[in-house]
Amino acid sequence: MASKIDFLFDISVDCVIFGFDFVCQELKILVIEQKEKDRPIKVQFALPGDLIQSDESLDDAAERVLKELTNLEGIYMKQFHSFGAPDRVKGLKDQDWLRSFRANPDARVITVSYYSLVKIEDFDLKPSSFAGKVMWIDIKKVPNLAFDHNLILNTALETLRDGLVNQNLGFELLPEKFTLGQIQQLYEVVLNKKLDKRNFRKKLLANEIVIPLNEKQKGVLHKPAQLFSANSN
Amino acid sequence: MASKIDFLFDISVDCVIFGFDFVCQELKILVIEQKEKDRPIKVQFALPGDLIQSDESLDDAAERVLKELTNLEGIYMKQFHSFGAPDRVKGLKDQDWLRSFRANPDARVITVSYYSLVKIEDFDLKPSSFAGKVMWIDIKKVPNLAFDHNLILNTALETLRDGLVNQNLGFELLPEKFTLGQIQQLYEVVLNKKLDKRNFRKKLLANEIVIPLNEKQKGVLHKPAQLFSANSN
DNA sequence: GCAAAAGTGTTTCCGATACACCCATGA
DNA sequence: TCATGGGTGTATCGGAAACACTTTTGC
Repeated sequence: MASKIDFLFDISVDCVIFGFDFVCQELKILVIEQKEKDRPIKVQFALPGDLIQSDESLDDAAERVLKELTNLEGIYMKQFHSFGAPDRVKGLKDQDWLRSFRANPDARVITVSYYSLVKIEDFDLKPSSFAGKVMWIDIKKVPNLAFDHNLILNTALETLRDGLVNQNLGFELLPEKFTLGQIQQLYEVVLNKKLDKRNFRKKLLANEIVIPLNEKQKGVLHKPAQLFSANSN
Repeated sequence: MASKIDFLFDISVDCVIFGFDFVCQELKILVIEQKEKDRPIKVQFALPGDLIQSDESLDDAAERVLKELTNLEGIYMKQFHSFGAPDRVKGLKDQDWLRSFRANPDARVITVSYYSLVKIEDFDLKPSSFAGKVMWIDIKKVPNLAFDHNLILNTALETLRDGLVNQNLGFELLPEKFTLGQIQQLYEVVLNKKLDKRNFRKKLLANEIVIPLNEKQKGVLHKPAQLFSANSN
């Protein structure tokens, strides 16, 4: 039986974790350093991802990867596309790394990709089991990534924008409490354009996308804002 | 090296081919009969799909499956979701079939799913290499399918509807020549609601979704309609 | 001449946009 | 008192929806 198989596939999940930094007002993504065991000089960045394990679903695998890197659970992640070009892990730049980390470095790897949007302050990054460092990088300064990860990232960004404008969004993607000003900043950075404050607020309230809490912002040096949370109905 | 692997994955593509039957005005899907080699009595239906081969991309695999079943090429198919629940091929009803067709019947199978929308008349169905018969069944009369194929189908249908209303559609999905009435029928059946003729035409023309041809319908027992084709720009 | 679908305009409604000033707070 | 972002209303525009009759053909 097994002799009928003359090639192997690995299956992975890759996660595009968009993080919004409310302080710098920047959209960032979470990347890991791919450091080779014995030659820690050559460093390259990659999206967090891992092979899926024998008994976990795709969604579970994505959640596990996120938790291993950030210790955060319960973040909603959405599957958006699978990538499987035959040569997607065959680049010279990627082979060394594969050889030191994978049982089958020559196997084709099909990856199922997920994205999420989170508030950077919520995160406590920690080195993962399978990578050197974990870090946020500004979406505008993304270097060449491993494998086809730049393609995956761009596809994720389109999907995220589409979600925001068509409000299919996954408001699960948002932090639990926020001011409308913060959300507007988020929209403006992700969509890369300025929005009108009054219209923005009207729309979110009219569509009951957010619900007001009995709580106000504190410790800010201006009029404290009403806090809202996402309406999950 | 290989000893690190204690489980196997197979990767497949599954195709949800929606076919619109302009005569009966019905939306159908293409299914294959899963007939076991030695016990041709127990018959079950499944979406067309196949394991992907060592050197083909996911898109190529989907195209190959479609061609093997229908001999049609160049139909646009869109990837929409991947399914990988650990038990998705473990049902009793599915194991017999797997045992007679797969090198690794116990392997988990991750499937990358595609959908497309075609005109039924364009098709010349033929028995495939990996199935008994190929046939169209009415979307309203879909039986229990193999594996998790009912789930895949439902997800595809939602995606198709979403595509039509947001006109992200893949008008690549449509036949080469059509009347506006036919397209409207198609929309009505897929969306399962009645649309206003004048508004429908206005919208398609205003958005330059279709372009008129110098040609009219023939042999119909009413006023012949202008023919259009999709605007691919 | 009749059955059957094609083709055509206008009005109404609603959501999207544009736009400028006062308010509450901490320093 | 001032700097900072929070908070608010109205008029206009444009696309979506509602709506009914005439036209062309084959029989």
